[in-house]
Amino acid sequence: MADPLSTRAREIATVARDVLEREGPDALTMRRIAEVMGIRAPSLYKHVPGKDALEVAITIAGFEEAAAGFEAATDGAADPLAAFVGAYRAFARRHPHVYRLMTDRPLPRADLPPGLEERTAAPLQRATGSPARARAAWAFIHGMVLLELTHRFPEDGVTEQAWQVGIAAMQREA
Amino acid sequence: MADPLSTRAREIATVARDVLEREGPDALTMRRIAEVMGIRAPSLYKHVPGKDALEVAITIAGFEEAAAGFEAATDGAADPLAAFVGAYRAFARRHPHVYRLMTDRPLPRADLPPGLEERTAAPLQRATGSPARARAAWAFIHGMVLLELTHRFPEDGVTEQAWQVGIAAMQREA
DNA sequence: TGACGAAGCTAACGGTGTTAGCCAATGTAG
DNA sequence: CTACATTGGCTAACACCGTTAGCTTCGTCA
Repeated sequence: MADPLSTRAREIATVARDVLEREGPDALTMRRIAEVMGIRAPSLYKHVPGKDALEVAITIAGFEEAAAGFEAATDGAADPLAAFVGAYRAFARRHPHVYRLMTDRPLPRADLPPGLEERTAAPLQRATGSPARARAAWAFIHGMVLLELTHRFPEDGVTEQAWQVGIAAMQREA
Repeated sequence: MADPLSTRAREIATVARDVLEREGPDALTMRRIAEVMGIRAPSLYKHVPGKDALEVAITIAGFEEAAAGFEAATDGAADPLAAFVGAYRAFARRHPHVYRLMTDRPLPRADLPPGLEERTAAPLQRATGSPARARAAWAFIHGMVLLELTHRFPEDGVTEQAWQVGIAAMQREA
C-alpha cells in the first residue's frame, strides 16, 4: 500500500496540502487540486491511487513536522511539559485543517512510516514520565485545541486560565 | 431560521437520527432517509429545508438527552465530578456518531433553543466550581472520549489509568 | 524507423444535495 | 355538491463529487 511516491506524486501531495490549508477541507477535491496544477482531475490518477492516498500523505507530512517541532521545543527545556503544550498548540493553530485531518479519523497506521507515531508521542511521554499521565495530558491538550478550533469557548480570558489550570494540574500530577 | 418543525418534519428528523446512529455518517443521506421512510428524497424538502436542518435537529436532540443525563447523574451525587465523567462518557459511547456530529463543527447557536447550551454545561460548572476549571475538565473529558472513539490509544488498561489520573488531577484542582 | 511507456486528455458512471415542475388526493368555501 | 386551493407525493434534472475507460500525444531507445 505504501509505495514510495514518485516525484510527480509528491508534487501533487504538496499542492493538496496547500489547497487544504488555504481553502479548507471542502475545497480539497481532486478537481481543485488538478486545477491548481493546470491539469485535469483524471490525470492525477496516473500518479496517485486516489484521494485517500493524498490524505495519508498530508497526514504523514503533518506528523513529521509536528514531531520535529515537539522535539525542538522540549529538547533541553527547563519545563518540558509547558514547552510541549506550547509547541502542540502552535502547530494546531498554524495548520488547523491539517490538524483536523490528522486527528479526526483513525490513524492509517498501515501506511505510516514505521516509528513515526511513536516518535511524535515520545516528547510528551518524556515530559510526563508515565504512559497513563501522557495519555491524560494528551487528551487535555487535544480537547482544548479542538474546543478552541470549533469555537466552543466564549472568546474571553477564561480559556487562557483553563490552559494554565490544566497545565498546573498535570505538573502536580507529574 | 428555527421554525418549529412540523409533525412530519419531526418524524424525518427521528429517522435521520436512527440512520446516523445505526449506519454511520456516510449513510446519513437524503436518499437513504427517504428510503427508510418509503418515499423519495425530493419529497423530504416539502417538510425540511435541507440536510443541514436535520443535522441541527439531531444535534439539539442530542444535547437535550445529554443535558438530562448529566443532571440526573450529578444531582445529589456524593462525587459530582466523577458522576459527570461517567455520564458524559456513557453518552458518547452510546451515541458515538451523534456525539461527533454535536462536537465536530461549530455549534449552530442561532438555531439552538435558548438556554440549552448553558443547561448542558451547568452540571460540570457546578461540579468544578469555576469556569476555568470547567473548561479544563471538559477539554480533558472531550479529548479522552475522542481519542477513544478514533482508536488513538492502544486498547490496554493504561487508558483506564489515564481516566483515573485525569479525574484525580481535577479533583485536587477543585 | 518503429515500438513503447509516460502522462496528458475527454467522456462517462454512480453517488451526493437540491430545484423545478407535475399530479393526485384532500379539505374547505360557496 | 361543486369548485378551488393546499398538501405531499412524484420524476427529471442540475452541478458537484471520486473514479474508470479509453484515446492521444510525446519522448526515448533499440
